[in-house]
Amino acid sequence: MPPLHQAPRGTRDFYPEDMAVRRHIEAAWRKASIDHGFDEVDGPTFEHLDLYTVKSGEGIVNELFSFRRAGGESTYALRPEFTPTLARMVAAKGASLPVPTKWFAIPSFFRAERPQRGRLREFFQWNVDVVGQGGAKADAEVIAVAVGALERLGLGPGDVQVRLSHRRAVANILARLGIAEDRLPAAFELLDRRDKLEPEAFARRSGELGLAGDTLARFDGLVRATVPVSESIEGLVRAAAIPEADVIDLVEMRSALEAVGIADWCRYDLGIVRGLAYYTGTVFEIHAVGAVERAVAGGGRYDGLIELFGGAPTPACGFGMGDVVLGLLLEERGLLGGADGHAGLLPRPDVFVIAAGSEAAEQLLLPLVTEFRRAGLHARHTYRATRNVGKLLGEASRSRARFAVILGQELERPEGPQAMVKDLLSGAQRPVLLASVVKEIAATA
RNA sequence: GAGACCGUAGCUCAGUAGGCAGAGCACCUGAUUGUGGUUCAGGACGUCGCGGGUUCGAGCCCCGUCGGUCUCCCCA
Repeated sequence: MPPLHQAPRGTRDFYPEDMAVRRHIEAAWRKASIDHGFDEVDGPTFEHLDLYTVKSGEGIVNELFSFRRAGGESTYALRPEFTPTLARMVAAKGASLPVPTKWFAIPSFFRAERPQRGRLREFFQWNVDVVGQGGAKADAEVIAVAVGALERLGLGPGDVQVRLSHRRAVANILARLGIAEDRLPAAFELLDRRDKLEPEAFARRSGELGLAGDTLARFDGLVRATVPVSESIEGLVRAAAIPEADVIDLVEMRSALEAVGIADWCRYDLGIVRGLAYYTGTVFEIHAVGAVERAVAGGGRYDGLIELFGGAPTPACGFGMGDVVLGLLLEERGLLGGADGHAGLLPRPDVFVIAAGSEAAEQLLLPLVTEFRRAGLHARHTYRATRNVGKLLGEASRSRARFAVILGQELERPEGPQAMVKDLLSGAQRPVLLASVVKEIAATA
């Protein structure tokens, strides 16, 4: 026998129950997107390699699966993210797109990283973007879609939290504290690593940026404090002697978030900056409350990016949410199926048809199943030939079907052939004329 | 890319000093000639991740390799 093959490192096989989980998550993403007025798009699974070096530089190449066709000239890469494709698609359509353009996608992505918890080499990620529209309302709209999907999956403000900040507000504060403009990127990077650094290391690196003494204390206090959006961010910055005007963008976000009813999911957190250089305004991450897990989602405003890919200057805002971390969170909270486990997410048959032994019953089995299917019902049947109705009903029960239809003795009734219809929830059963079984079950199921 | 731990039945795992590879659950059959998750009896189930080495003998020790988990790097 040839040896068994293994799936490549960091990839997953989706057996039926895994697939049911994946579809469950995707369905929530898709439903939330569509309800919020977004249209679904997709692009190729691989792109020209240089599409990815435009934004991220040559360093990105090590993180990609790239390849060249045998004998070919072009180098391609499996897509590691959607934004370059989106920017390319937007730039290609130019001014013919509506304003705003609201798109979402649920593609698979590939990254040549070492897999670890919450992080694989192939994964699915929901991307939602509003293109062509600036302002706090668009930012809040994008966050509301993310929250809508999480809510649909059974999570609440007690489970997950949107941590919200704003690049411009943080830049204003940093400038106010005396950080030179050319040091801003380094300051953002330091902020992003805040939680990973020891306090001493954080203080030392802050010092390298020109912060010391009282200024450092103000900086430290600001980036470590978080405030519910419903409370006063103005108070927080005033306490650090920062003019309220510096954080006007965050103040505007409050009313936008309140208007779409998700303010109670959100906290201001000035330590959230996102590592990426291209964010220009609102930035946010969604985290499980009290978990050390990596972010469930992250995104923000990137007004310069479409232009970077050759389009007209276009404001845009979006986020990505991966299936891996989200799946871990839902699993941990018991939100992936009830008592049946993941099997609870599989489609339930409307009817399970069994033939109890006789030749006549077996002859009728497939035609009846076919009739059920033509009526639009999810019908399954036994493949076994036995008179043991107990076994067959056990099979019907394990299939989680709503009804069992037994073809057997009742076919011989003088008033005409009948089937026994059993309600598998209540256990009640009654004979029904064979000719009207499909109609009756279709009316109930 | 660097380091640590792990890999035994479909699943969860035990396996002592190197000496016949085990348990529970799940599965199949029967008790039960037509009534479902219970009970009882029986049954099937293994390249011990893979390859090599040491040994009279390896699930166990050694080397390598593949995969998983975790930390670092990175995180679009």
